[in-house]
Parts: sequence; structure tokens; C-alpha cells
Amino acid sequence: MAGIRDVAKAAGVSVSTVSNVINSRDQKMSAETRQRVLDVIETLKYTPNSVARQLKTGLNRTIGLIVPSVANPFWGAVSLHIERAAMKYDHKVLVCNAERDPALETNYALSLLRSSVRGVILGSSPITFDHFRDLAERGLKIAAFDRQAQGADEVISCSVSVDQELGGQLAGQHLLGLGHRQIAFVSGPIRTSSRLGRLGGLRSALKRAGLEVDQRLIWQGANVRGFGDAEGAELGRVAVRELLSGEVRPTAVFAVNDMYALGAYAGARDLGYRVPEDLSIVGFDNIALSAIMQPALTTIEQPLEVMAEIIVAALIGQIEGSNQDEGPSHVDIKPELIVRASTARLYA
Amino acid sequence: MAGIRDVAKAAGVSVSTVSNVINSRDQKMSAETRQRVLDVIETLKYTPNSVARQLKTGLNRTIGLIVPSVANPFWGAVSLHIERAAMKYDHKVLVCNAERDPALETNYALSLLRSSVRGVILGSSPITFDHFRDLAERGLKIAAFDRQAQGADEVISCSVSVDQELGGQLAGQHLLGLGHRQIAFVSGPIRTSSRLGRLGGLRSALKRAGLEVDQRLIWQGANVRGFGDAEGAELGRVAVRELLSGEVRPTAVFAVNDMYALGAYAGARDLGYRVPEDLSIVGFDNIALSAIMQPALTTIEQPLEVMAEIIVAALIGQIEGSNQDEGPSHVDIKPELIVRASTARLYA
DNA sequence: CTCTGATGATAAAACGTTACACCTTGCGCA
DNA sequence: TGCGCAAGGTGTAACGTTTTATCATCAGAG
Repeated sequence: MAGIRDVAKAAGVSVSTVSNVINSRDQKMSAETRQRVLDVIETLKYTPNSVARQLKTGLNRTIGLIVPSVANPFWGAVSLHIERAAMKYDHKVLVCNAERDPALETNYALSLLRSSVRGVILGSSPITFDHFRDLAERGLKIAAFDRQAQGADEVISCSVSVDQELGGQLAGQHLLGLGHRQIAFVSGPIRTSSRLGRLGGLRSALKRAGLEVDQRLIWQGANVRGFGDAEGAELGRVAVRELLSGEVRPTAVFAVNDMYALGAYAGARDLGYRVPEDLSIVGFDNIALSAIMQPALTTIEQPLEVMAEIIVAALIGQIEGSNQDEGPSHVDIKPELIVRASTARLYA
Repeated sequence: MAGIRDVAKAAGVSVSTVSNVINSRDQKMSAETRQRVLDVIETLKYTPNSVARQLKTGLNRTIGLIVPSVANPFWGAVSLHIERAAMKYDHKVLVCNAERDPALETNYALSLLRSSVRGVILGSSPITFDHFRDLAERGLKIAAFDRQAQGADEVISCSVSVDQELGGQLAGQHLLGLGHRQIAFVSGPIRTSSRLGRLGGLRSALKRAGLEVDQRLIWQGANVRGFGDAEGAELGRVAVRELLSGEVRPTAVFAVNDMYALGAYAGARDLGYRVPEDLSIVGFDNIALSAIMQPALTTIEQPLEVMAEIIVAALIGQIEGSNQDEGPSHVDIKPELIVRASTARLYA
């Protein structure tokens, strides 16, 4: 593999000049010198080694993205948007699947830090970020996606999220407005701030209507590794089967995300219930699939594209120190309810 | 940030010794020296800089994975398995979304090469790999996922794939066996070797039964960027609506992948057709969702886990030169038909 | 006593860039 | 004539590791 010195030698110039050429500091040399160097680069098939470059400059233009599970297309879409946003800043994205396992998460983060990645975006929204304190102290900037702004937290330097609580309220109000009173909440382990928030929103919508959530209608799935959502759809299916055969039968289900909602469809059908006639279902996320489903899913939208841009801009800002004086930036976005065909008025 | 010299100084040893400690060359120093160094590392929160390490050793333990679209959960699952397989070899995976755009693909590959990534796995299966020739000459090892072994090709150094043709045949035979004669093929632009192979398989199954594919039943969607499959489900929906209102009406549909198949369900229902009573549908991939769908989807399975292990092992072998003498390795896997509830006997 | 061979540790030269400081020219102008 | 300055270059010390060769020290063998 040809190095910068080989090019310099072949072109009869110094390495500095070659370096200037490849960094397009054009005014530093004559046009002909530049061209000569360029030609040599071409014939030698010289490819600048960015590892060396990185070592020298200290910045590596890569951010990490740690997601709970690419098995859920929602996170696929998130990675896509994050990647596109990063591209605008000429950054690359390293995607890691941590299945919500805190140990795996910190492992990944550590290995990223070692490769001198200076910032990571965290997709899971654990209730505590204590396991990241150490990394943060080592200088890693940590951004949280899907986690609301909350009391000062030294380890998280920026975050963006839909207002989970509001999302839950929208879902709850919609269902209440249709006459539903027996509303179930279906989720995997409720141990992330986003899940907690969504359930909290549902609760407060009910409370406002003078009702309480029936504990027996809160279905919380167990999990295999960490508390991932690899099998969200499968869990949703089981959940609804159990709920519909339980002692208090729900007339509506609020699923923690669209994959659980899709599973819920299957669960309802397994027992011969029709959606939405016999059971209304609302999801969360508005993944592409939710419009395709039959019936199309009523859900809460997360505007991924803008969220991705916000978090990437904030994180890169932090890393490059351009806005270090501004301190941490946390932004919450208003989610919207998308009414489709999976919810219907309750017949008395 | 503390460097290896700081540690050396604080521990009263030489940098070489520290280096030996962090590389666990244990027999090179006394137990107490080792412990002393370890303690200092802990208190100084020293993190070895792997960029520097990389520069020195030349190997960076990262492979690239270029997928057509994470919007399709199939590719999400592929990344997951590739990542797990790579982890066994202590390698990281850089996932890139190229939307089947050749220019984007080579861009990504080039930028990977610059960061001294020595191998990439390519998920799209373009008909020609000419646009990668240049990269291959620069020393990048290229592995193809989802592309069958074929005549010697200098640019691809290893590949793994399901036998696409056989997959198509299985689908075709199954449908023929159920009495179907009007079988449609639904796909995005048929410009990848996998799509070509699947269609070819269907063709040859029909031919064997003395039939021909009706050109009007081959539905080929246009596309927006590159010829991605971001909107596979949407295309499948439109496809089936058009086919069912066309001059020759299919009784069965073979979709190029499960996302198109899911779209096909929606298209059929849009026009009041029932699956499978009025229209049989078979997909390809066996994504997790296909078992959840109502009715559960009959499809062709791709054994992702073993495929991922094979390709990762082969690629890393090539990179580390341990099997360079063995030359390129190409392996084809027999796909299996998973019969579920979306296909039914044709009533005359 | 000297020689041999471990054992434990070290110094210094890379790896491929970048960037700072420093040279040459040639030219316009007081 | 001498000076300053711009344009076009160059030399070289880093960046933070790994690794090779080298060096003490000490135990036991001859």
C-alpha cells in the first residue's frame, strides 16, 4: 500500500505538499504542482490512511449509536435517520445492538471510546444512567434518544424525545372519547423511562376522567436477554390472549409500541375477536408498517427525522466544543395522535 | 486524557512494561509489577487509545456491512447476526445504508477503506460488481451476502447465499401443487442477482410443469432512490391492486420478499379479496413478522444465523490471510419452504 | 571464581499522517 | 540598492502505541 511519502517521492515534492494537496489547501501550492501530485495519487492508487490522520488530529468523525434491537423496524428507521443526519456533518455512525442489556451497552461504549469515538447516542432509555458515569468521566459525550429532559444529570449531555407522558395521554383520551373504560396497557418490562412515561400518561388521562387503571390490565411481559424487545410482536400476541381470557376483559389496548400492537392484532384474532369491533388497539411510534396493517393502526407518531437531526446536531456540537458553554441541551417534542382504523367506538 | 506514558511514570516503570500489561503478556513481568501497573491504570482511568494501536499493528478489527435498507426488518436481522458472529472474532461491525445506490455503496466502501477497514460485506446483490473493482485493487476484501457462487470473479473474495433459484422453484412447485396456474411475481426493479434468481426459479418450476410465466403477471415496481426497498410493503400493496384489476387475474402471488408479501395482503384486502381463499401469497426470507401476520405467511426461509457465521468467518479468514491460499470461498445454502396459512388449494 | 541462562525490565525506532516554523525566490517600491 | 512581502515550498517534531533488541541481575553449574 502506497503511503504519503511514496507519493511525495514520485511527484518530486515534499510530504507536506502532498498533505496540503489531499487536504485541499489549494492556495498553498501552484496549480501545476497540485495537478502533478493528483496524477501520482491516481496512478499509485494512494488512499490516505485516516487512522494515522485521526491519531494526529484527534478527531475521528464517528459517533456511536446503541440501539435496543434492530429487530424492531422502529430502530431500523431511527438508525437510518441518524445516519443521514450525521452524513450532513460528514460523520459516520457505528450501530450497535445492545438488547437493553446494561453490561452490553457499556461494553460497546467502552470499545467505542477506545477507538476514540467521542460521542454516543443511546437508544434505550434506562431509568438510571449510573452505569455510564464512568465512561462520561473518561470524556465520552452521551446523548439520549427517547428520554425526556429531566432534572440536571451530569452524565447525559444532551437528549431528545417525544413527550412520552403526553403521548400516553393522547392515546388514553382518544380511547376514553370512544367510550372505552377497560383499557389495558401491554408492554415488556416497564423499566425504561419511556415505558414508564407512556403508562404514566395513560394513568393521568384516566385520572382526569375520574377513573383508575385496573392493575390487572397492566400486562408486563418477561424477557429473555436484558429486557429487549426482540420479540415484541410475540409478547403482544400472548398478552392479548391472556387479557382477553382474564377476569377483567379489556375493550381496548394501548400497546407500548407498534410491534406489540401488531402482535395484539394476532392475539385478538387467535381468540376470534375482531379489531376494532371487539377490541380497539392503539400503538406508539408510527412505523411504516402501521399504515399497511389491516386494519391500519391508530398510533402515536414520533417525528424521527427531526428528532434525529436535533440529537446529532447537539451531540456533534458538544464534541466539537462549539457549544460547550451552552451546557447540556434537552429538547422534548410534541407527539401526535394518528387516528386510523384500529380503534372504534365502544358499543354498550 | 491519560496516556501510556503517564501510567508508566506514575507506576515507576517503562512504557514497554505498561504495554505488556495491557496486552496481558503476563509472563513478561512479575506479579507485583503487574498489579502496581493495574492499580495505576485504574486510578488514572487510563483507556488505551486503539487508534494509535491500530496504526502500529495495522489491523483494526472492524468490518463494514453495507445493506440496502434497514427499513426492511430482514436487513435488521442480518445486521444483528453478522454483528454477533463478528463479536466472536472480536470484531466490530460498521453498518451502512446504501439503498442499493451504487455510488453510495462505493462511497461508503471508500470511506471504510480509508479508515483502514480491510473487509466489507455487501448486502445488495448487484448484477455486476465492476464499481467495486477499484476498491478491490486497493486491497479491500469484498464479501457478498445474498449472492450465489458463480463464475470466477476477481473482485468478490467470498460469498454466501441461499440458492435463490431453488427458493423460487420451491415457491413455484408449492403453488402449482395447490392447483394454481395464474401465478404472479411481485418485485421492485429486477436488477439484482437475487431477484433475478428467484424469478428464474419460478420460471423453471412452471416450465417443468409445461407452463410459461405470463409476462403480464410479472409486476416490477419503480423506485425512488437507487432501487431500494424502503417501501417494499407499499409497492406490494399497489402491485396486487393493479394485478387483481388487470386483464389476467392471478390466483396466487409470489412476492420477492416478506415485506412485499405483507403489502400484498393489504392490496388484496383493499379490493375485498380474502387471503388465502381468493388469493394465495408466498413470500421470501421468513422474517419474524411473517409468523405473526394474519394469516401467517407461507415463505421461503433463509437461515440467517448460519449464513452470517459463514460469511464472517470467510471474510475474516481472507483478511488475516490465514486462508489466502485456499482462494475465494463461495457457499450456497439450501433454502426451505415454510408452509403456513397464506396459501390454499385453488377451487376450480 | 567465571560462565550460562533465565527472568524482568528498558530504550528507541517505527506506524502514516499533520502542522508549525522555517526557508527560498522574485518582485515592487522607497 | 536595500527592504519587505507574498507565493510556493520544505523539514521535522509530534500523535500514542507496539515491538525488537538490549541490558541488568541473580541462581546455579562447572
